[in-house]
Amino acid sequence: MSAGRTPAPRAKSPDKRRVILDAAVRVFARQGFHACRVSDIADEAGVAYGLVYHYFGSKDEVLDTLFLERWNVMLALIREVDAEAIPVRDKLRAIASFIIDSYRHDPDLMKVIIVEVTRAANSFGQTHIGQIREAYELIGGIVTEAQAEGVFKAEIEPRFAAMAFYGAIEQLLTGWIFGLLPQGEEQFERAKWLVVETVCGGLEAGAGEQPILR
Amino acid sequence: MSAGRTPAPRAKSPDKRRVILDAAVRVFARQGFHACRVSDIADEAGVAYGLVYHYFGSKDEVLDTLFLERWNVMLALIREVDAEAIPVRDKLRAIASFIIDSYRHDPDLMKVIIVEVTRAANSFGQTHIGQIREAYELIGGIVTEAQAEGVFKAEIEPRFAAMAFYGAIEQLLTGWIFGLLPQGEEQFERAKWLVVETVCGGLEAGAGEQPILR
Amino acid sequence: MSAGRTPAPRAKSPDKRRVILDAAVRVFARQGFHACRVSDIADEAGVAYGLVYHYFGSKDEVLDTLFLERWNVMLALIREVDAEAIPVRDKLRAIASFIIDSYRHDPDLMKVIIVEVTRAANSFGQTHIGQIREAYELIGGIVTEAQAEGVFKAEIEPRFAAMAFYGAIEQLLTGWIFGLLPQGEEQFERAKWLVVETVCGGLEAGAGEQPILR
Amino acid sequence: MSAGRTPAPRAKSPDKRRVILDAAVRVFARQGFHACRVSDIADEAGVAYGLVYHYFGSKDEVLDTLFLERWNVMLALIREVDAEAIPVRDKLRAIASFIIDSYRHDPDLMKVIIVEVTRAANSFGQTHIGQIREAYELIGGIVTEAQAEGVFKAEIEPRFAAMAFYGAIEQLLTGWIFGLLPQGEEQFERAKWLVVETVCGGLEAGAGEQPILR
DNA sequence: GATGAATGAGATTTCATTCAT
DNA sequence: TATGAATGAAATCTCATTCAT
Repeated sequence: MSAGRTPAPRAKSPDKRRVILDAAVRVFARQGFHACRVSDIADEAGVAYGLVYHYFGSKDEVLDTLFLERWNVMLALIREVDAEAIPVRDKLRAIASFIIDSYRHDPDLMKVIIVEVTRAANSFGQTHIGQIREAYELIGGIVTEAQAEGVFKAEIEPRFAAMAFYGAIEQLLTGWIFGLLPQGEEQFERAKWLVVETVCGGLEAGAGEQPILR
Repeated sequence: MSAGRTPAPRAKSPDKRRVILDAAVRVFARQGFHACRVSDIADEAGVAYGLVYHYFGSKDEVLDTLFLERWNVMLALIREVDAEAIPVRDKLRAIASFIIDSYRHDPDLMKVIIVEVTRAANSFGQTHIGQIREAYELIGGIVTEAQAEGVFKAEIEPRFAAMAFYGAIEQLLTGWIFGLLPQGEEQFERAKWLVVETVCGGLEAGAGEQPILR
Repeated sequence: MSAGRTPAPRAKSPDKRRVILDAAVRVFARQGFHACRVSDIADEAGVAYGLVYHYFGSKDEVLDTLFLERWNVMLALIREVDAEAIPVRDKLRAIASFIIDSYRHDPDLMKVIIVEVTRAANSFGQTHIGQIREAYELIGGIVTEAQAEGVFKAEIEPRFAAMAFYGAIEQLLTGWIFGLLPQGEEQFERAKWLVVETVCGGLEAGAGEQPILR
Repeated sequence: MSAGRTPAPRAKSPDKRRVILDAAVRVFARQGFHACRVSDIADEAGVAYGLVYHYFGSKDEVLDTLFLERWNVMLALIREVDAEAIPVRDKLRAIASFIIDSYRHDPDLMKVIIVEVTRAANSFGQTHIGQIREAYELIGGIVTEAQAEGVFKAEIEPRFAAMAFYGAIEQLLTGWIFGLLPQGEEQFERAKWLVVETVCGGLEAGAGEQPILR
């Protein structure tokens, strides 16, 4: 999961802008966006107060940048997956994997995105509603397609199905973030399978099962 | 869905405390907890500034009260449902119904609970982690039981299943809150069925279906 | 040292006004005038909030009352002593005794008077400047007289001498109030002698001493 | 009486920190610590509101700084004097002189120290009890020594004597602060002699006198 | 007399943002 | 680029005082 870093405009110093961004992730994750001060970010980054404002127009812009950087990578991934000629299950599995891997690689960043943006209906969630909607719609499109092919039941509206799928994943991350679910390589891998199995095959015992060996 | 209101110790004035609480719900929902001032609540309630502090120790306490009042009703409902001798599907359906009905009856309150508490990992979510965990565990217990009875697949950990189920519901509410999903009586009723059908029967076409007529 | 209580207008209930006044002394002494709230006084007195305002026009008035009640008793004592035909030393000794006994009988009240009034140059000290000045002048008068009689040196201005004398006493109380000097019956008695001996006879060894046996 | 100012690390701007401190002295003296607002200090200093908080953590800290700055200079002076091989009278005279000169040079600062700290048993007096006690003990030590040398009477406890001495001085300042005693160069000089003469030689006419010519 | 809910002015403190260097 | 002093608009919370009962 290579981050969305621009190819370093000039190979000069340790790229203070990036340093600030990375520091912001840690600070936002630790204290929350509202509870932290711009100076906390500067301190964490080891730079002067005003430098944050040299690179970013405001505190908000720092979070905006962080969110978009990552969210766009996810949108690209979903589009890519969507274009492939593979079974739905594999598509959904790829998406779940990407999100869970994102958390594995940078739990702080995903925590910030989920806690401060994705559900923040009155602040950043509203600002980025377009990007967020895009993800849901892309997933919804995959469901629609699967229904057309007869692989998915037709009576479940794609939009609702997409929300249920994405919501299940986000809730797993929430469980990890809150320390309510056990974490670890094994857990992450298992979670990928579980969420797809649950949403596609259902929790009920019966013919729906696919004896996947992982 | 009888609210957690105490039977009004004295029927004198319009119970200012309740008036403030109800006003707070509207204000928190409209502007968000952080973006609103205590005076906004007082204004909305039509009372003087200081009265908010007469009844509540702080702005935080207002939200705490709101959350606990409702969340405890939900916990009671889940426990009640859990005790009944009915099929798992019915139990999960009852829970989904309760949450969705809660949103139908008071969308502002549910918005506040989800946006400001349930996912607010650095603030109120942390404060009420115990109550929140309780809900997940109760649902997890229902899954465990269903697995013991052979109704649910054994290979999906109950805790993960519970999170997926609850996450799917909360995401539907989030969709309504953000205006991404259509709302209305019909939609709410359908959503109850959808979420249970998705999680229990799975999205995939096949034997898992229960041709429920609703 | 009977307090300046009015002869109880009606012998009815436990005289709430007095109860409030006594409670205020304890609260002012414990927390300081500024740090305590009117409700603290009411709580300490075991009466309702508003009753304080039934008897007193304001929080200030409570302290004013407390101060005047006691200070006037002291002024009366000084005048009385002044009128007697006894040696200066005995007069000063009587005054020192009265103040120290006042502290012995009600340390809280004296603490309040000294801390909140006597040195509070910008608040109550200013309000009661007249009463306070009166005390200093009466003492100054005693010194003047002693000088006229040739008992006291003539080159020390009476006003300065009066301040030194009163200041020495008040500082002893301050030492007790701050817990810097040991307290107790014996200490109090000794203090009465010490302060007079110091100011009249001086600290220096020599002929000035009066081998008083106490 | 060189103030406790650090030698100005950088001579750049008019050292806003110092400007604020000096302004605070004037404001505290004029209105009293409790009756003034932080904005009054800022206004008096001609700086923005927030700058006070840039340099000081709180309103309290401003007063703490003011007190300690000056009090420590006094403690140093007393220690210095104590170490010299001069008569007690000269030692006490030096201390009285220092305090009175402090008032002469900056009456506002001494007013603040006496009114807001030295007698404020429930607030700042308590905070700085250690520093305050130190002064009394040093003076007490001087008395003890004088007694050992036979210069001072042995039957007056040093601690009490120290309090009487310091209290007499502080009361003179209080007299000036309240406008009860005449001020002026001549008065200040005379006061230095008076207080020492009173406490050492006593008010009584007789052998105790030292015909000092000043 | 007695109660305590209700009022609202005002104080401290915070902190995003600007800007001179 | 980089710094951090300086700004000042808010926001929370306190609490003396009022007043209907």
